[in-house]
Amino acid sequence: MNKTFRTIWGVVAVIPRGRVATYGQIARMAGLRSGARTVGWAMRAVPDGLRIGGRPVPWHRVINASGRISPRLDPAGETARQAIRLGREGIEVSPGGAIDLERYLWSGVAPRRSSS
DNA sequence: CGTATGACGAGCC
DNA sequence: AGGCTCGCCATAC
Repeated sequence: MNKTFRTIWGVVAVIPRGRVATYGQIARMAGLRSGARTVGWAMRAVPDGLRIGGRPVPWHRVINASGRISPRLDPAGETARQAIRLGREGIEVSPGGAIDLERYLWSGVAPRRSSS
């Protein structure tokens, strides 16, 4: 298991529910010089059911800088599933597959859960 | 060990 | 406003 991947997964695991982040954004936060593509690899390599910090890695919250779900070799299957998962969190995905970054892009600051 | 590939992104045209 | 090309980096062969 790669250290780079674990770092990436660690960042992704912090994306709050109902928010999205871009590959480039994750790459920068993970401290990678410019490996947006590497983040893609990391997402593809996420073991099913992997948990970090006690929580599953929300790979579906990672989209590209264009605000769209990245098409992959199997657009019909995985991408559609990702759209559904996002919608289930209250994130609106237009029929064309567009997501409003102004609205859902994660600021990068992990929200603190008020436990008082 | 060199080459090709890909869930990206910034620049150009 | 799209669409194309090139750069980055970790894998696959």
